[in-house]
Formats: sequence, C-alpha cells, structure tokens
Amino acid sequence: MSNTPQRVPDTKERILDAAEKLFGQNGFTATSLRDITAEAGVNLAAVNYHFQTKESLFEAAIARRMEPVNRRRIELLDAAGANPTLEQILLAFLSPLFVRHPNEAIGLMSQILATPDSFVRQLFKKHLAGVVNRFVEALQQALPNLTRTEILWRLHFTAGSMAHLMARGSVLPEISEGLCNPSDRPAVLARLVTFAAAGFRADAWGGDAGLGGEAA
Amino acid sequence: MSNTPQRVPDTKERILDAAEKLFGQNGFTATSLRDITAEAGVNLAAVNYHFQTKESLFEAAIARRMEPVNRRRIELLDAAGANPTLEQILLAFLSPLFVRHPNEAIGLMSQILATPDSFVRQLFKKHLAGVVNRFVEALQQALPNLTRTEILWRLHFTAGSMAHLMARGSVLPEISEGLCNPSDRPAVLARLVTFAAAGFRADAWGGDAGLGGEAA
DNA sequence: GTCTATAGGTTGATAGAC
DNA sequence: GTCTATCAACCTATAGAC
Repeated sequence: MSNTPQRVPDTKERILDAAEKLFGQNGFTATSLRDITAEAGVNLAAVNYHFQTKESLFEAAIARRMEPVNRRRIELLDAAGANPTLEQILLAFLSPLFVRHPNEAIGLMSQILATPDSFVRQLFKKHLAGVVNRFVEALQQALPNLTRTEILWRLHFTAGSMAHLMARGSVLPEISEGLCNPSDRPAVLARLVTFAAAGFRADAWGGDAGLGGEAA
Repeated sequence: MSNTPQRVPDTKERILDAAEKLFGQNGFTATSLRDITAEAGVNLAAVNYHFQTKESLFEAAIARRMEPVNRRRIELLDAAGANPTLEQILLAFLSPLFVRHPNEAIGLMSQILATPDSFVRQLFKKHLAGVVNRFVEALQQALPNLTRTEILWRLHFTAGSMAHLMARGSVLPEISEGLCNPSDRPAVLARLVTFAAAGFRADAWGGDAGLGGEAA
C-alpha cells in the first residue's frame, strides 16, 4: 500500500507539476517561486529543500518531460525500420510532442526556445544533440539529394514551426476568426507533417535561384 | 544645424536603443529598467519621464521597428503587381525582417512571440492583423486550390520558422558544427522561401492521409 | 529635462523550531 | 520533511531639488 498505482502526488511531484504549468505559461523569470508554491499548495521552503535553486527546479521540470519525448522519438524511428519514409521520420520526430499531459508540458518545452540565457541553451543541447544527430542521419538516407547542411536548415525550420505551434497556437483561433482549431491535435500534426515534408522535398537552393535580394 | 543627418541620439532615443537590445536578448521580465539605463548611460528616472512605465517602453520599442517592417511588406507586395507569384508574396512577407538594424531589432520582435502576457498578444495583433489579412488574400489568389483555413495554417508554420530563426538562429552554428551560417542573410532568406514555398504548394490535407495517429 | 533620494513592494534563499 | 520568520538584494515608480 505504499506505492499503489493511484497514489496522491507527494510534495516534490506537486512542485514539479506547478512549476511545469506556470513556467510553461509565463516563462522562467516571470514566474516566482511563490507563484509555484501557491499553485502547488505547499510551503515556500519546500522548493528549496527539494530542488535547492529556482534554476535547478526549471531544469528538473524540463528533464521530466523531455526524456520520455526523446525516448519515444527514437522508439518510433526504430519501429519504422531500416528505410523509413520522410513522413515516418517527421512523425517520429513530431508526434511525441503532441501527446496531452496533465499540465500541458508542451508549453514548458516551448519556453526553452524562448529563454535566451546560456544555461537553458546548454540544457537544450544536452537533451537534444544526440536525438538530432540520429534524425539527421535518417533524413539524409531518405533524401540523398540534400546535403547535410540543407537538412539541418530544414530541420531548424520544421522545429520552428513546431515551437511556434506550441508557444502561440492558442492565438490561432483568434487571428483566424475561428477557422484554425489547434485543439484537434491529429489534424494539426498531419498538417504540419504535410507542410514540412513538402519543404524537405523542395529542390535544394544552389547558391542563387533568382531570390537574391528582394522581390520585384 | 538642429537636425543634421549624423546627429547624436538624444536621451529618449538612447533609451529605446538600449531597450531594444536588452529586451531582445533577455526578454521583458528578465530585463530591468536599471539594465536599460545603465546600457544607455542615462539616469533611471529618465525612462519614467519619457515612457511612464516599463510596459509602454516595451511597446514603444516594438512599434518603432514593427511599423517600418509592415510598411515595407505592403510596399513589396504592391510592387509585385496584381498577380504576384508565391515566391514574391513570401519574399514580401519575410525579407523586411532580414534587414540589419544597429541593435538587432529582430531579436526584439522574436521576443513578442515568446512573451505570454496578454498585453503583448494584443499589441502583436494590433500591429499585424491588417498585414496578415492582406497577405492571406494574396496567397489565396496565388494558390486557388487551398482553403483559407489551410493558408492560415501554413502561414502560421512559416511565421514559426521565421520566428525560430530570429530567436534561436544563433545556436545553429553550434548544433550544426559550423555547417549552418545564419549571418549570410540572403542565403538564409532564400532557403526559408524555398522551404516555405514548397510547403504552401503541398496538396491540402483532406481529413486523413494515412497520418492518423503515429508512425508505423 | 535631468538629477538624487527614497518609498513601497517583491524576490530567492536560509536559519532554526518542530 | 515541513513549517514560520526573516534577511539581503532587487525591483518599479515617484517626489522634489535644480
């Protein structure tokens, strides 16, 4: 009876849940430890007892969600076999970000992209470098006409579309006057994969394609 | 002699320059007015005298760069004539963001996307709603097979690629081990337009294209 | 318009009782 | 492990001399 499946979250976990929610909504600096402890219903001193500093709490909150996402990405890529299609590769990379977590962990990870401080960039690199290399290899195999440089650029563009979706998807119903509905996740994922796959399949830019400076 | 071309910036302008630089680098909440006045070499009270509050200083800094960008976007779209190509439309939308400003104003505007507070979203909408409508119309004309919904989604994806480039382009040389060089702006712009144009030209997703849940 | 000084509030982190 | 109480530092904004 000490670890029943439906146990009540302990203090440490409650802090992580609240941190994930509030950091994800408002970012690192705009969220105070007092906001977090109030949301979690725990004492202020508990956060320092369990996590020492605000920074390491942020790291812990990110790592808790990032690790399963990256594990799932590799799983899906492996499951697609030795010669995955472009769509399979993109789905393996993107779909683990579309699962719904209790506190919308997605917002938290989108904040990583928006936090300029160096410690967050290091953390991002630490958690993603290996995964990115694995996916670049798969993409090179699926798109032999593209250089590694070109693939890295296009993966960056794709990650940007995804990050923007996570960070700002909620404003889309407003600016589209109801036409775009980000809460239909399978449809959004399919749209993103369609868009990115076509972008990846475009002929590589060869130095100048008449797009030099400006239009006209 | 009161308004010679190479005048020295006055206090108000020095504050705006410093605010643009620091807000762009570190975001709104992580930047204090003391950081800004120190960078500008002016007194702390000057910022309240000229801009009242920190929030309205942020708004002023954004508006100063946003307005010329949006004016240039419309100019370029108009200059492309009555039936612009997809590439001309995308260049009109994206290229004004690639001009170099003294303090890298681009970082500032990428922070808008990363700032969750409602006042920034309103400000973003206020400055962009009209421009977006104009570009959606042009895109619909160039891509008659796409619904307005589909165009809005793909414009959102494109804006995400652009925003990610502005906000996180500086990490690309690191994670690409030198392969990707974001400082070659014409090349980056051409790559982004190539990628986005192919994405826009993809067949519309019709409800389910075998990309339902996950890979495999 | 520009300064000094300071009010008034919030923050992250810790000390120490229980 | 969890609490109360508190410290020292920082913040935005303003009042008032010049």
